Amino acid sequence: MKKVFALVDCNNFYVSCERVFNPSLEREPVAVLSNNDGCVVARSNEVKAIGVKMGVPVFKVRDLVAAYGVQIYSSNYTLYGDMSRRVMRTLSQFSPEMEVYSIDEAFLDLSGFAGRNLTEYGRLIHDTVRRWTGIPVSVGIGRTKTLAKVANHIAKKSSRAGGVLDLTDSPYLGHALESMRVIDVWGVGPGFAKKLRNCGIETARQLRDADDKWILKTLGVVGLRSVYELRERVCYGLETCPPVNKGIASTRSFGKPVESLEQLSESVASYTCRAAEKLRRQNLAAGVITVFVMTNLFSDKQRRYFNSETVELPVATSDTSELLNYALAAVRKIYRKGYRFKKAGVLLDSLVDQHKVQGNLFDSVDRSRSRKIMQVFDRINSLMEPDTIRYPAIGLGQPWKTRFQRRSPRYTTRWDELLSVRAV
DNA sequence: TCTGGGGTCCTAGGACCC
DNA sequence: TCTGGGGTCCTAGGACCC
Repeated sequence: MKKVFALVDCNNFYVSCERVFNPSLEREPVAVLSNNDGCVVARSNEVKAIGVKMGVPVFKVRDLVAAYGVQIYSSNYTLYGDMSRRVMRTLSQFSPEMEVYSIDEAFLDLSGFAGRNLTEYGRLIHDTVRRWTGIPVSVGIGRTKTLAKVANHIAKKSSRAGGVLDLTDSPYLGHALESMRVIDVWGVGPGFAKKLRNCGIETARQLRDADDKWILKTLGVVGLRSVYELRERVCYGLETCPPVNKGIASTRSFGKPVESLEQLSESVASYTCRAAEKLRRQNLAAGVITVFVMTNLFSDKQRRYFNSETVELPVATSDTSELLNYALAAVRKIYRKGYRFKKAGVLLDSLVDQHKVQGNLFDSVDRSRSRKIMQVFDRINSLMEPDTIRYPAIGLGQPWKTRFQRRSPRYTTRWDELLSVRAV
């Protein structure tokens, strides 16, 4: 049976989340910033129209922001994560097989619906998500994931499509590919696009029709797969259960530069706690921990420094206090006086199933006891607020904490931040 | 002054082994 | 004088994604 994939993608997702709870932002220019209020990571159509590019540092567009009265918000991941769950729950009703691809996108397997009018079905999905969650989405339908992406891209831009486009067995497919720049094809980034442009390949259609051997030589097997997918040959199936993580990272920029070992250690301790929580949520244990610290690498004026330390653990663990010991020893080792640190992070690798940890003859830790302690620890923090119980190593004042100066309320997950409505 | 965070996969080259 | 070849594993770096 020939496959049919749909890609459902939330429009300007973070901005749309803000608008659901603050309708006065509708039709206003709105942008949402990355961590530490650094870069623009979500833009309303009005902001796109005035030329603010994705990922630009906000200080570089300050004039545009002022001139057009752009409303700026910090990231509110608690809110976006919760809204994402609502959207995904809604989508799951429309297909037996779904892959949650990112916080704002999901692929649906619609192969079983091939006899129906897929555009109408896409319209139903589109309208239902809007009605049930308030979030506007676009629906693209194609014979491969890459073509569903193509359809989605056009659905989002074309006013005629109205947010839904079906490109399965469509006489319009060739034209659609011709209208699409090669850089907008899923799997083609700036590096590939440059190589292609140098050889005169500008559109998705030219890429589809390129010579296999040449593609393999120039872009490798990854590039060739994308080309096959443009030709309706499925290379990427639906991944319905999320694969187990191979690594876990927790890294952050500081709200203001850190110079002392004490504060640097506090931040690393705090990132270690977060990484360890992620580890336990997936029932994993880490065999390797890496700590890195760095100054501002953009600045030419300040002295720059980057260093990292990797430690192989004698026995893989998910115990926070054990990981803290290694992390804090590592940060002491790579800390240098006299630098203004801007960022630090903790990476956990060699992850294994917590219940299949290879023991060590000289291991002196009571692991079943430590596991029980961590279970209670996580339970309390999930029932109460995060960090209700915490390790003293993460400090109290945390002056280095990442900036979120313009964050909206966490409307859907905190009683004290509920939306209030007044009837007049 | 001010530049995010968290992932995946592939490949080339070196080390090592027989 | 004549100095192999093939396989595996690991790592760093580069590409991509959101």
